Amino acid sequence: MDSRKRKRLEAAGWQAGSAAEFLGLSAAEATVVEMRLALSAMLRTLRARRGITQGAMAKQLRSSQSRVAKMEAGDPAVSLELLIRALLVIGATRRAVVATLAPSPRRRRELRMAERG
Amino acid sequence: MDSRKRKRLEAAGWQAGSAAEFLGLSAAEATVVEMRLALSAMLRTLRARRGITQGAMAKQLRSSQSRVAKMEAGDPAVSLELLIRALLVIGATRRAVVATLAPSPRRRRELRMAERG
DNA sequence: TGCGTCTATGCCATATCTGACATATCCTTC
DNA sequence: GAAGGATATGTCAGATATGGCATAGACGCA
Repeated sequence: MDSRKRKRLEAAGWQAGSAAEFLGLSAAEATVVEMRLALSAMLRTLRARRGITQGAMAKQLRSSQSRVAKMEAGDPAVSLELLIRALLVIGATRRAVVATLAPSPRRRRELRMAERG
Repeated sequence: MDSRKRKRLEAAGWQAGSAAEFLGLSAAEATVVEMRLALSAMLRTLRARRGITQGAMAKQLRSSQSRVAKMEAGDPAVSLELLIRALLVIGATRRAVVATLAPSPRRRRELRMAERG
């Protein structure tokens, strides 16, 4: 299995809530995956709100429809950088992008629980 | 957002000291550069606080001393992703990393001024 | 001064990311 | 269920990022 596909599986596994350790993801890597997924969800939401197609958005970004689809899918073959640039280009504020990167309420709860043991 | 306000915001984006316009950077790209620089500064600060060398840090990251130097230099050849991973690996909290990505107080002031016109 | 340690810079082979294209799948609407 | 638009998936060549290495500079100390 090539490494790209393996990474996609790992991403999917994490998304589904599987244990990061089992998949060999470090805490740092897992956090990056979470961030990627949060950004991609935001991208999809924002595009929907704007009422434009992936193709139209791709044009704004000087990218392609397929890449936009991958961005929204949280594909590991899309960098955080591209996701952030895309969000900013379609009008998200820096503040909103940053807020998206913060741990989700759900995640914050989990961390609190873990701290208490 | 009306177009006058937008233009004022854009104008503020290129205020004093920003080489972005000169270099032909879009607002989105300029923001990404700001983020990269903020992360690299944080990395240097945190490493200093830990009192470890670039070489030691590189080992933790399974990277090389030269790459750590580039990270801390804000070199464009270093991705946001690597910077974020690095910070998390050496012990920065996700919350702290995210806070670093937010506009600086100085930058927030500029944006506020621009909004008022 | 010379020596050791840390950091900066340049280079390279390889790995990963990118836009673009082709094609497949999903959803309406008729 | 055919047609058409939107979205998803696969692939590829070229661009960019990466780790590693070599080496140069910076700084302190004997």
